[in-house]
Order: sequence, then structure tokens, then C-alpha cells
Amino acid sequence: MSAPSSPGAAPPPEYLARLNPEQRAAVETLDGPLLVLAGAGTGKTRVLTTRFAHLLMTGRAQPHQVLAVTFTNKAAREMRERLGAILNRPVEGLWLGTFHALAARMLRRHAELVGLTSSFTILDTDDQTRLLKQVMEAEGVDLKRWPPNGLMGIIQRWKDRGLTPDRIPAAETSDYANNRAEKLYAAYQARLIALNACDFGDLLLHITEILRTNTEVLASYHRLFRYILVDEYQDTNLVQYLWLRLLAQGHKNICCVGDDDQSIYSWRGAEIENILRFERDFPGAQVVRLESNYRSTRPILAAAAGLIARNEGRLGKTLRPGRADASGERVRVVSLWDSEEEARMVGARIEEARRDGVSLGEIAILVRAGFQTRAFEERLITLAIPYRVFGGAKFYERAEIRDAIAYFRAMSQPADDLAFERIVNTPKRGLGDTAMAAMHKLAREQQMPLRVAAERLCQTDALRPRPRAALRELLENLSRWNAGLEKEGHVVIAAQVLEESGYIDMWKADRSIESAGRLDNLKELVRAMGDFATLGAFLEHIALVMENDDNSEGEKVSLMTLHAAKGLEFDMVFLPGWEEGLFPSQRSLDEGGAKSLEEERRLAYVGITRARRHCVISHAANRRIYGNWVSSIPSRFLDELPEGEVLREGGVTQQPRMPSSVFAAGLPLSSQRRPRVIEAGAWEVDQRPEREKAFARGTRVFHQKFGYGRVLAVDDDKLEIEFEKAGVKRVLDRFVEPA
DNA sequence: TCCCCGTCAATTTTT
DNA sequence: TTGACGGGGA
Repeated sequence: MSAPSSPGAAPPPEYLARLNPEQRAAVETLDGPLLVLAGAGTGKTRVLTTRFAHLLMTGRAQPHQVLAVTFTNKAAREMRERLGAILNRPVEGLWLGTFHALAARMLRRHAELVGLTSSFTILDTDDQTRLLKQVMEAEGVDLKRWPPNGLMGIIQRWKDRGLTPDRIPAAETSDYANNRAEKLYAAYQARLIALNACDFGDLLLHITEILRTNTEVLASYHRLFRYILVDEYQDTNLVQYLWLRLLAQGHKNICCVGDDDQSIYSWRGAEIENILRFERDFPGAQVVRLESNYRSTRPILAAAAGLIARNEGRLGKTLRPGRADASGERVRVVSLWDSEEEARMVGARIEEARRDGVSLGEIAILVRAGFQTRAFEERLITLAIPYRVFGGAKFYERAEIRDAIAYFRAMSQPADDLAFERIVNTPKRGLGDTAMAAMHKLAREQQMPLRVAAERLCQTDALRPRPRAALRELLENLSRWNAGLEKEGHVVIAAQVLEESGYIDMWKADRSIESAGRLDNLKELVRAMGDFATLGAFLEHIALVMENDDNSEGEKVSLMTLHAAKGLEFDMVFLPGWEEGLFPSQRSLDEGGAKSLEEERRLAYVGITRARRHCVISHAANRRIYGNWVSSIPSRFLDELPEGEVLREGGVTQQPRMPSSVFAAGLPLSSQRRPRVIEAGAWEVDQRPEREKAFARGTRVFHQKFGYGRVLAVDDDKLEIEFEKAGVKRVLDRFVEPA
């Protein structure tokens, strides 16, 4: 390959010449800890991959001597591809992958140190909950009072912090289920080991435990990894941080890339403190800031910057427009009457953009919570605008896929009770509660896997002849299939399993609409297995690399949550529902206080910075939530946008429909409360004049949706009104009239 | 074994 | 309003 770049020598290689000075500093600062603070759209991925390539090109490291960690498979894939592109060849033997994939790979090498074998199973969330539920039942916990999912959350947070059951601080034993959380956690862990299984949290928990107690193992990784690269460092949790810190103790060449302003995952254990603390954690650390943004127009960046500047806990950086054509229209803030009108407004603007030649694939609607997508879906269907909702059910989560995988697991992993349980009576073999209870009883008494207990049971006359025969057949099949694996190969056996177990027939006999699709999915599953050398490799892939199936032909509007949008960009972005209680969400306000308000604000920042050219933020005065109308006041984030950078407007000039109650009251049209028609442009100059219209306490007022009421309290332009029919609500004064 | 009905809750999600 | 879930009855 080309010669390494030595400072001062001849022109730098082409891959470096393409970088701006700050990016280049991030790539060429090779020794010691380095934090790269990469703002949105500043070329983070480019820096990361170029740095990786640079390490190889300069001969600083062999491919296998670099540990490169990402959060998602998508990011890992992208890094691999771009690395190959820079080096102009595919690269083999890399330690490049997600935290979980890399941890699993390491753990398989040392599994016996925590009581597992190297072929341990990785459970998905569904299995995790089922197992925990069983543990809780065995301990006699009232599952109604103490839902397993609650404990699952507690356990996961503990695992996120690297806490094994014996390490739970006394102060935190939590009052869950009468102080039994810790005991249940220990029992759950014991069950996992007995099943030779890990949940996702265990992958990092176990390997970190191994590294911190086993100096020889740790030293071997110190010898191996000369350089460590970490993506999205602001999203790391404590155990991931501990794992990285242990590994980095060797050469101390750890480079973390991240953006504290985009830390939006604290609720799943991410600790923004990790990135804030970097310089203290890694003495001698250097920090490089990437602040040149190549994505968005100046007004969009200014709006985002103004908003995020309100946060206290941040390292601080300011995005500068880096594009030559950074001028553009201001961010629009549109006020609407209700959520239906909001959907109409978004739909109308999308149609308009489409007429103007904007590709639908370049348009996104980003919402705070999943349920918000529905209103927009309905509108887009009406307008015949193709769209795509991200974050739906995934391929591996479908029942038929999970069943099939359970068959493969049950066949190849005799200790995998969860898999065995799932398939034992699927399709129906007449093995109901009675048979299962007998198996469980024996397994428990003899401390053996279910499958072994089932074998024993078949040799007794504990079961009636019919179920006994069915069970025996299943067990014989499992052994036979497994025995054929070596000779026939896993793809042939997989097809055979699904066929001979009667599973395929079960779906063929099913006359529901989905059954054809399910059969297709099964076919696709078997086909995909051919891409893997062994069944084990395939199962690992399924557990860790659960790809969202991505059959996106054609250009479609993207509908997704703000969280799902991180890392993406679009020409035109709609950000609806900026209302107090929805965004920032009530729940985060209630539970997390000031800290989570800051996280909500970061989420808003992420939303705005997704937009390249057009950003339309909106809020509605009334919204239907869980079936009833709720009035809402504009999000505080709207007030925090710098005034000069936004254009405040009313909605589409569409008259809100009269509530039926008005007609029912039989009022003459002339005296009807005329709905305040919100006209385009009407609010461009804020609402100051409107505000003069003071409503004193006790004033009797009329509201379009809630009818008549009396003002209880006035807070600037927000009124608290006790409505005769609808109860006490908080409403903006511009939406009520004196009665 | 299946289906119907009452109850209850209801962000954000990757691996 | 929707959906998931569990209990009870056919």
C-alpha cells in the first residue's frame, strides 16, 4: 500500500487530504487517550474509519490489533465497508463489532471461568422475561403485584452498572417484592448458568468480571489490542465503560468518539457522565472538537445551537456551518388547532414539497413517542403518499421465526429448557399442562434439564400412552436431527426439522391471512442459514445481529421516533407534537427532574439537526390521547428557540370543525362561537397583541372542544379553567373566548 | 383448547 | 382509544 505519512514529508496521502484540520487532528493524534467530540453532521464516521485506516496504513497496528466498538450492527457494518473502501480491499480478522458481539466473542473463549460452556445460548428479551417469570413463580412471588418486567428492568440496570448479585449495595436492595429483588436476581443468574445461557446484559457483565478477576486473561488482551476505537461514547453504560477501561490499561491508546449533546439513552443505562468525565478517567487525554457541520443550513444550526445552549451539563461546542451553500430558510414553528389539523398540515406540506421535486425519501416525520405515528399514517394513506414506519416488529421477533429457532436450539442445546418448552407442544401434540407439569416436576427434583427429564418420563408409565408416544417421537426426532447435522449440514437439517416436526404443516393448515407470509419467512430463514458455516454461527447471528428487514423499494416518507432518527439525515424534517407533557414528556419530567429535562432537550436537538434544508416544528392546542381530547400548551422548547432563526406561523387555513355540541345546543349560527380561524402567517409576530386580552380569574369562557367554563388561574398566556363538562384543564388563552 | 370479555395500562430501544 | 393479558365458560 502507500507510504505512511510522516509529518513534514511530501504531500499527505489522499485519504488524509480530504479532511479538514480538526478532522485531521482527530485522525493523526495516535498516541494516548483521545476524546473526539463530534457534533451532529461533522463527519464523525469519516474520522473514525479514516483513523482506523490510518493505523493500518502507517503500520502502527495489524488489523487484528485494533478493537473497534460500536453500538449497532449498522454502524459496525458501515465502518467495515468504509474501511475497506479506503484501503481498497476487504479487511479480514478485525475485532470490529458491537459491544455485545465483541463481548460474546471474548466470553466464548473464557466461558468456563463463569460456569458456562463456549456454546452458551444468548437469550432474547422474550426468553429473559419468561425465565425470570418462572424464577419468580418458583419463589412464590405474587406476579400480579410484582410484574416480572419491573424486576427485569431493575436487574438490567444492575447489570448495566456491572453489579453481580453479590455486589448490590445494601442501600439499593430495593423494596421490590418485599426486599427479594436481590435474591431473585441471584436465582435468575443461577438459572441462566444452569441453562448454559446468557441474557444480553450478561455478555458484558461476565466478560468484565473475568477481566477484572483474571489478570492473565486481561494481560493477553493487553498484548493483543494496541488501539481501541469507540463510537457513540456518550451512550456507554457503566459496565461498558469498565470493560473499555480494563482493556485500555495496556497501551492506553483509546480513542472515543461521541457527542454529549446527543446522549439520549440514559433510560436504558447510558451514563452521560462517562463522556463528561473522560479527561479525568484517562489521564493525559487529549480532546479534539469537530464543529464544522456539513449537513445543515445556517438557520437550522443556529436554532439547534440556541436550544442546546440551555443545558447545563455539557462539554460545550458550537456547530459552525461548513457548507458553502449554508444559507436557507428559517426553521418554521407552526401552531395548530388540534392534532388532526397538524396531520393535515404535514400532509399538505409534503404534497407541496413533492410537487416541488423533493424526493419522498428525503422527508421524515420524527415524533417523540410511537403512538404519534398513527395520525400521520392515516393522513398519508388518505393522500396516497407512500410512507414507511421504522421500528416495527423485526424479522426475528415473529412467532414463526422464534419457533423455528427454538427447534434448532432445542435440538442442538440439550440444556436449553426455554427452547424445549416453546416447541414441545408446537404444533399441538397433545402435550398439555399435565404432561408439562410432570416434566417440570421431575426436572426440578432431579436437577436435570427438561429434555432429559422428558426422556426419563418416557421410560415410566407416568404419562398416558398417547402423550407418551408423542413425546417419545419428538425426543427421538430431536436426537436424530442433531445427529444428522454433521453429515447433512445445517441447512438441510433445518428444512427437515421444520418439515418433519409438523411445523410447516401447522401453518399450511392455518387459514388466516398471515400464514402465507409466515411460510415465506420460514423459507427465507432456511435460505439465510446457508450464509453461515455452522448452526452455531447462525444462532449467534440471530441473537446479536437482529437486522431489521429492510424491504424499502421506492421512495417513501420516513416515520419514526426521534430516538430512531439519531444518526440519520433528511432534506426536510417535520417535528410535530412539541407540547408540554408530550415533548418534553410528562413522564420524564415527573421521574427524572432537571436531568431528564436536559435529555429531552438533547432529543429536540437531535431532531432539529437531522434536517439539511427544511425543518418544520409544530404543536397543537388540542390532542386526542387515549381516546379523549386533551388541551396542551406549547413546549417550552419552542420558547427556547432563538427568535431570529424561526418563523412562527399559524396552520393551514382550514376552519376547525364545529363541535357537535354547539349544533346540538341549537344556537343560531350568528351567535355561534366562531372558531378562531388560525390563518397562515397570523402568528408570525408572536402573540403579543393577543396577550392583552386578559382573562381575569372567575371569567366565564367558551372553548371549542371543552365548552363553557370558568377561569381558575392565569399564568401569563396559560389559563387554568374548570370546564362544566370536561373538568379542569390548562389551556392557552388564545383558544378561549369570553362567554 | 379456544374464545370472549373485563381490566388495566399506556415513552424512548439496541443488543 | 387501543392492546395485551388473564380468567372463566363452552
